[in-house]
Parts: sequence; structure tokens; C-alpha cells
Amino acid sequence: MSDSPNDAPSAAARRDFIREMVAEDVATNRFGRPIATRFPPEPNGFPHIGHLKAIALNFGIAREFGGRCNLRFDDTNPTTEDVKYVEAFKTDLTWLGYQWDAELYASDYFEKLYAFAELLVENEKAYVDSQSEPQIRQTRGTVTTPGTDSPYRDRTVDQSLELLRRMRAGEFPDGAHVLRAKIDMAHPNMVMRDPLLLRIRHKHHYRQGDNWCIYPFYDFAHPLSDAIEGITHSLCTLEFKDNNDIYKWLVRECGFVHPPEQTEFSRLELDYTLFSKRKLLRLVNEGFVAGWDDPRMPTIAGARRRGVTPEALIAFVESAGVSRKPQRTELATYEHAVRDDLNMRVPRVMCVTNPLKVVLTNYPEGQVEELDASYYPHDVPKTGSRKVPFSRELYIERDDFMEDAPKKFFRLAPGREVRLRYGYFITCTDVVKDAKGEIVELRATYDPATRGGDSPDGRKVQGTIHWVSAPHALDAELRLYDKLFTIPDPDAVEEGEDFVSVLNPESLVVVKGAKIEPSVANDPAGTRYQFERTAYFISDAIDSKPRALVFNRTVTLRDSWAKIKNK
RNA sequence: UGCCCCCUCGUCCAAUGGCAGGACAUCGGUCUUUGGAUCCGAGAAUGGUGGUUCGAAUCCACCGGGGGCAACCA
Repeated sequence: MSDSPNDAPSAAARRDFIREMVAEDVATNRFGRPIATRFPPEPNGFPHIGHLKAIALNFGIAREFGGRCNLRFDDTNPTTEDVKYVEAFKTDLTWLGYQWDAELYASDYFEKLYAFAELLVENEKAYVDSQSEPQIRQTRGTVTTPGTDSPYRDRTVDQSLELLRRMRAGEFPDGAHVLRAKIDMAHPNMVMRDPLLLRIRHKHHYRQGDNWCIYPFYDFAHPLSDAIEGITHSLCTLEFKDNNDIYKWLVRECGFVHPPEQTEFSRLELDYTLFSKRKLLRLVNEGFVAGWDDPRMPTIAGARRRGVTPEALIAFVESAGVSRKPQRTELATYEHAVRDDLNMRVPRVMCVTNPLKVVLTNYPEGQVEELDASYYPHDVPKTGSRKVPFSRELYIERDDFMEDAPKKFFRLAPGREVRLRYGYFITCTDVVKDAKGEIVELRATYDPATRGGDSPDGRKVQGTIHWVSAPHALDAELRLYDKLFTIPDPDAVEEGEDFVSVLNPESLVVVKGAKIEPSVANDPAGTRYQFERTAYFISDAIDSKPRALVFNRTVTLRDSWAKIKNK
């Protein structure tokens, strides 16, 4: 049965339909070489969580099957690309923990691609078309009607070759000619109706400078770049499905023997999120967000600044799975991945978002105690603690007090007793209000026997609340981030509206007067915490300063009280 | 309207002709010095109709639904 050593690995590797296929190809040595994948972004925007699915797949498969994975920039369009985006990809890939086997650029293949162009012309598989752009569009036909041949389709090899060389030499203005594959203008697959291969673009390229004035299209550059690199498995998203026909055609016509094979999988979609680079660029350019690394952006840089770890991001995209079904993942799946990761790694500290002063009337004036507070709860296998000062005047969360509290409210209320986390039991005795009737202060008594939070008489309290010592607390700015859009699918807007109309006006709420325990004073910017009972936060890598602390909310804690309250 | 892809709990993914299972979410309980986490439990799905087969989520046909393709973008 399982005597064959080949059985075990292929069974173990069976995780999704692509890995299954790769396992099969490895087992049969289909390509006659180790498997090779590539991550081929166009450097025209920042990498985002949608890219990460492709990244995790390509790098993951290479690693799992003993292959290699290239980072190749698909930089064939000089009008949209920029070196700052290639830097962003490299920075973020490194931060995520991926190492590419080679850093390559499609634009470095322009010379090779040009040679293939001449080869195709010589073999009568391509021709120079001199129709105008609108003419080309019109003669392509529609999805239901066939296209018609270009009058230039029957140019001789010599005529096309001469034109092609002059195109390269820069003798023609933009749009004067294009190189097209000679396939079938009536093909049922629109992509196969004599696809365009090369266009004239007198434009400075961020990497090639002015070396070229002809630039290849995706359908020309992409398959050949894969083939040149010896890629075995060219993995891409489903919208390129129709391009698979031209992919196969091209690598065959160009003479590759064991050419790469393209396989498509569905794109990642996330509720309340947009991944379209055009739209993200608009959010940045029109100031709806602070930049590509705004913590609300679905970019890797945004997630990083928001406090999400690489491990959480990767766990999330891997949990989303790989299939060919159009998928739309719930935000809760993402948030779970983030919390699940942070729970096990970050220290807990106390921060009061909306402070309400409490005076302990029976606590000696001027006395300060240093209470020992563990950084981690009992179920997290990490150790460490800090001292938190305790005094007569404290701040507690305004939401942790209710004057007329329902039975299920376990926190502070007149006459009720709660535990201060790591501190004492306190009982609320008085509510102090201002002239308008607003609660401005609470009076309470503490039980000296309950120091540290345990009652020697075995008395139980229902609630434990967080607090800070008023004279010792540090001021902090909290940036409370929430979903960027108000509806799960920001593209599903009314006629005449666009995604901008469903931006969430409360996607960022800045809280200036938060009070945090002094232990965090000298932690470096970029330190992650859980603020007990509220949310995970990270001190902002750019704006947080020792005397002006700024924290970004990564994700809230689950809040089962909110559910009870809303019933 | 042509071609192509897809359709399994609310969501995402399994089941490779043989007991429809897992994760997230939901609900209930346990535990708790975080209304966090943990642990236990529950409800929840094969789009429809036919066919092939001892046996169909799986194969076939038709119907229905969703998506992609008509940039000198990728």
C-alpha cells in the first residue's frame, strides 16, 4: 500500500487545488526541472492584503516543494510606474519575512522581447498594424460579433520587419503603429483577436530611462518573462483566465519546450475594504486618508502602522483559502486572525480612554503604593510584570460607571463594589455632579484587606475594571481606527454614486485626553500592547514621542457586554 | 447576445463515486483578577430538475444564479 516513499509527501501536500497540482507535477517531474514560481507585481501602487494572497501562495509553494520564487516587477507601462513602489514592495516583502531568490524586472527583458517580436514576424505570426486606436477598437468586434481583419494584416514579412525596426528606432510618433499577433479576428475569445504585442510610447521609464520607445503589453511580456526565467507554475488571479490562451500560444510560438503553465485562482476580497489600486490611489491623492500607510488602508504598510503583525496577516490570507470561487471574506475572519496573534504576544497595560475621577475617601492623603501587575494573563505563556502606582485619586473609564445600572451591569454603580485590576475592591459612595447635572467625580471607599485584588473573607465581586492613578497617569492621544467604509461592498453603491460616498466618517476618531499608566513612558515607538478590557494598540511609529504619546488602535477586544447591552 | 470560469452551513475552505467535516461568525454553558482568552455544547449547507450508478456534493444533460472578457492597463 504505502510502501512507495512517494505516497507520503503527496498526501501531506494536498491542501488546495494548486498545491495538489504542483505535488503531482513534482512527483512526475513534469517540467524536468525544480519547480519555480514568481511574484510579479506592477510597481504602480503599494502592496496590499490582496497581493499577500499571491505572495503567500507563490513563496509558500516554492518553499514547500523545494523550488524557487522570483520577485519580478512587471514594469512594462512607463506611464504609471515608479521606483518608490518597487521600494515599497521590497520593504514590505522583507517585513513580511519573505526572501526572493532573484530580483528581476520585466523591463530588463525588453531586448529579448524585441528579438521574439522579430522572430514572430519572420514566422508570419505577427504583423505591424497601422490602424488608429479607434479603428483597432472598432474592428475587434464585440462579444457577440466577430472582428474584421486589419487592411495591414497581409503585409509581407519584410514590410512588417522594416516597420518594426523603425518603430524601435523611434521614427514614428505614439500610436502610429503597433505590433499584433496574427491569430484570428473572429476568435470567440476576445483576447485572441490579434492581440497587441508592442506599442510606441515616447516616455521616460523609471528604470530604462529613454532607452526604449516601444513597450510590450502584458500579454506579450508576461508569458515570455515567465518562460525566460524557467518558471514552472505561473499563478495568477481569475481575471486573467482568458489570457491563458494567448499565454499558451505565445510560449509555443516562441519555441519554449517545457513552458510554464498558468493557473488561476480567485482574488481575495474583504468586507468593508477595497483593493483596487486605482481607487486606493484616489483615496491617497484626494486626501481621504493620510497616505499609503494610513492605518485604515488595506496596504501592508497601513496594517503595519496599525499594529498588525506579519504573522497575523499571513495567517489570515492562508485561512482565506485558495479556490476558483469568487470569494468575499467577512471582516470578522480578519479580526480574529489579528487578535489571535496579538493575544499570545503583547503585554497588557492599563489606559483609560474617557476618564472619570474617583476619590477614595478612606485612602490616606499623599500615600502612594507600587502595585505589582503582571504583563500577561495566566493563559499566556510569557512572564514579566511592572509596578503601577496607586493613590487616593484615580481615573476609571466613564463607561464603567452607571448611575442607574441594570442587574447585568457588573461594573461600578452607587453602592456597588468592584475590583480595581491588580488593586483593591472599592465601593462607590457618592456621585458628584456639576450645575448641568453631569457626573464629574465619584467618591468611593476602598477595602485595605483586598490589596492585589483578593478578598481574605472570600467575598466575590462581579466586575473588575481598569484604572490609572490620577497624579501619575500620562496623557495620551488615541487614534481609534474603524472600517473605512460603511457597507460591506464599497463598490455596491447607488447609481451615480461612487465608493467615496460610502466612506465611514468615523473611520478615525481621535481621543486627546486619554490617561495611561506611566510604565509605557520610555517604550520605543512601535511597541504593541493590549490596553486591558478595550483593544490592542501600537504606539505610532512616526508621531509618538516620549512626552506626546500617540497610540493607534489595531483592533478592539471582543465585547460581549456590548451584545448584552444591545438586547 | 459569443466564449470562459464558478455555485457545499451566514462567511471561507474540505470531502478526489462510499458516514457532508473544519475554521470564523451566531447562540447556550464553563471558567475567569480583562464581560479578553480558554474549554464544552448547539443550531446551521450540497441552487433546481432529470439521468448514469448498488451508491452522486462529486459524473452527464437541461434550467437557474454569480463572475470575467470588447484599454495602445495589468
